[in-house]
This record gives sequence, structure tokens and C-alpha cells, in this order.
Amino acid sequence: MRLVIARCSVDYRGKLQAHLPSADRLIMVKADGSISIHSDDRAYKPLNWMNPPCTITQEPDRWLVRGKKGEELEITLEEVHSDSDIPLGAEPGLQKDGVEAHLQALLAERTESIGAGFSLVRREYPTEIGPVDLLCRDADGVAIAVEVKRRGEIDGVEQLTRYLDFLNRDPRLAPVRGVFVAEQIKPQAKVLAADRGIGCVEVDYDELRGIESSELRLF
Amino acid sequence: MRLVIARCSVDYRGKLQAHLPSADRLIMVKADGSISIHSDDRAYKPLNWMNPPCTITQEPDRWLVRGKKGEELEITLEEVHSDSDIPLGAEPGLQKDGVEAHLQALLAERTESIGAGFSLVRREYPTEIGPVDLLCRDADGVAIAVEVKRRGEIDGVEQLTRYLDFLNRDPRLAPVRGVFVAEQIKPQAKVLAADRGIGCVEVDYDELRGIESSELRLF
DNA sequence: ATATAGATATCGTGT
DNA sequence: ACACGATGTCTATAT
Repeated sequence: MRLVIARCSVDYRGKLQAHLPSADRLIMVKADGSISIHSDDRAYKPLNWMNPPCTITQEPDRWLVRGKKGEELEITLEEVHSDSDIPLGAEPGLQKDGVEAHLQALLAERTESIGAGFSLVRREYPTEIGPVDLLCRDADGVAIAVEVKRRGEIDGVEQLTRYLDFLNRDPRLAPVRGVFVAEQIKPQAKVLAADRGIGCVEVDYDELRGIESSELRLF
Repeated sequence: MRLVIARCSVDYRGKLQAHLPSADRLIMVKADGSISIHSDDRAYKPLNWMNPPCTITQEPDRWLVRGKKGEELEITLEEVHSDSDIPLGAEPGLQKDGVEAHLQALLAERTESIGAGFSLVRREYPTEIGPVDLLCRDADGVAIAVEVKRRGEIDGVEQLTRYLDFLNRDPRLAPVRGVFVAEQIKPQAKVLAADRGIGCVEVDYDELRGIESSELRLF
């Protein structure tokens, strides 16, 4: 990874056009071929960047970066304060736990936590406008479409509503009820769901995992 | 901006949980209080980060970063290869040009490209739930609500549907038809639009600008 | 390769 | 503070 600290101005011409007046900034060139220009703010987001694959043509006071779709990033270097190149080696990789897919997988194995007597028909049940996260049946055999989100907001209710519209046209399934499941559901989403006759269930990821673990221990 | 290059392992406990095994990485601490951990790949996206406001507690071999909502980032430093702190000063700011607003402006001047015989009533036509991008009338005088997007996805169809619901309550306008305009419209969005009786029009930004240029040349 | 949904999305803007 | 829309969104997954 090469780190250059320099006073520079930058022009981007691509999906849009952007200009950066002269100032001191960090230019980061990664081993993957990417380049990004950071100021001392905006958290992790650079002011300008180019994703790989791209080619960097360097002259002493001007770098020209070209992307594969013709985007251009022109960096005019006015004064280089520091320039270092340190190899970091391979990244062993980031391990994540607790994303929506995990929550959906846990719920698929524990449909009882969505509603007493619920049984799973299938995950990712297909419709014309995309797959429903879970299709279940309740204790009386009524079909239940389940939308799973980490955070329950209005968009999720809209999404489930669309699925229900389509599912209810299938005479083998209709009538289909909807249940919105999330770790936290915003008040407005609850109101909209109630208005549309959609049930809301808030679940705790760790508890769900705990329940599953203790269940598994029994086998 | 402080730049530390070190062999480290990282644990994040917050919205999700994530773990980084030991490896050489760049740790960037910005003047805005943010911190991010970069490997030599993934372009500009860090492996882990914390946005301001957050507090960083530093011990020689362990940094603990706490966010305001209880998120934690724990960095275990195993070997520091370099540690430098360079003040960058204020960022004068990024100037952008050529975003969605421009597309809307072009379409407002060329309502014919949305539909033959269309005329503009006004841009940003107000409704209770926000302004419709364009309100037009077709050759027969029927009101047309137009939603403009750079990329046409399902959300845009939902947005236009909401506007139509409200506009159709106004007896001076009703019945109002909807047309969804974008540079590209996704298949699922087309299905939903068709289902709701909303028209879809795909336009080419450069061509539109070209047409406009040649038109202007005639005057 | 294309299309789709998720993201610790981030970032403004308006209420 | 919350909701909503735009982003050069980016990234991983399934087809």
C-alpha cells in the first residue's frame, strides 16, 4: 500500500463531474489497483476514488487514472509532503455474524418463534416480483408470508405488501397472511403493518441462537 | 490524520459482530474522530470502522473504540511498523455536476421524449406527500404524473403509485395516469408498473442532451 | 455475464 | 431525532 500526503487538486470526469480545489490530502494506492483521495473528515469515505481495474499514469506533478469505462481521475500534485510504500500482505478475511441471512436461517429452523404452531413450507418462495423470505403455514393450515429484516422499516412493510398482492392471486395459496419479523421494528412500520393487517414480531438474535443451541444440545 | 501500520486483530461488536484475524493493516484516524482499518484490497472500503462521534481509549497494545449507541471496536496491536500524524487542514469541499436533477431538467424541456404530444404543466408539482417530478398533459389533455430516475427500480414505482393515489383525489386532475422514466428500468420494476397501469419509458441521457443541442441550434 | 437484494450502507435534506 | 431519497452507491449471491 502506497501512502502519499500531498497538496493537490483533483478532477473527476465519469458518471458525473467533480472538482477538488487545492489542499493537503492523503492519496492511498492499494495493491488491488484502487486509488482513493482522503481529506481529514467524511469518516471512511474518500472525496474521490477509482475502483480496479484502472491504469495509473504518473508524471512528477500529474497522475492520470483511467477506468475501464472511460472515467478519468486527474490528480495535480503541487507539493509532496511524504510518500511511503509498505507491503501489507494478504488479508485473511473478515468474518461476519448476524447479518440478515443468518437471521433468516435461524427463523427457518425455528418457525415456532414467529408464531405458535407455524411450520415452514419453504425459504425464498418465488413470486413474479422476487422471492418471499419464508412461506409458512399456521396451525390451521393458512399460508403465511414472512418478510425478515434486521431493522424493520416502512420499506419492508411495502415489500411484504407487494408479495401478498401477488401470492393472494394464487388460488392454491389464498388467503395468505403476512408477518413482518425483525430485531427491531420502527413505530411507523408497526402502524402501517397494522393498517394492512400484517402481523409484527420482534425477535432477539442472540436469544434465537441460544434457543437453537439448547435445542441442538438435546439431539 | 494519524496513520498507523501494524499487525493487528480486530473485533467489532455492534449492529453485527465481526472478527479480523491477525494481519498487517493500515489504521486511519481522522481529525473528525473517525477510525477505519484498511487492508490492501477492497478498494476504498475499510474492513472495519467507527463513525464519529466515538471515543478511542488507547493502551500500548489495545485500542478500544466506543460509539454512541454502544458499538465497540477492539483493536489488538501486535506489532507497530509505523505511526505518523500529519495535520491536513480544512477541506475546501467537493464540487459535483451532472446528477439526477439534470436529467429532470432535460426532460422538462423535452416532454415529447416521454410521449408524443405531451406538454408540461409544471416541474415539482406539489402534493401532500411531496412533489411529483413532472406533471404533464397528453395529446387528449389527460393529466400525466411523471417520476424520473437515473435507474428505474421497484422503489420508484412505489413512489409514483403514492403520488397517483393523492393526485387522483383532486377532481380537477383526475383521472391521472403515471409514467415512469429512467435511463434503465429493471425487469421487476416493469412488471410492477404494468400491474399498476403505469407506463415505462427508457431514455438515453446523452441522446436527450444531443436532441436538445440540435433543437437549440435551430433557434 | 446479468440481475437482484443487502449493507455496521453513507450522506443530505426536510420536518 | 426521524423519515425519505440519492449515491460515481458497493458487494455478494443466484441465475
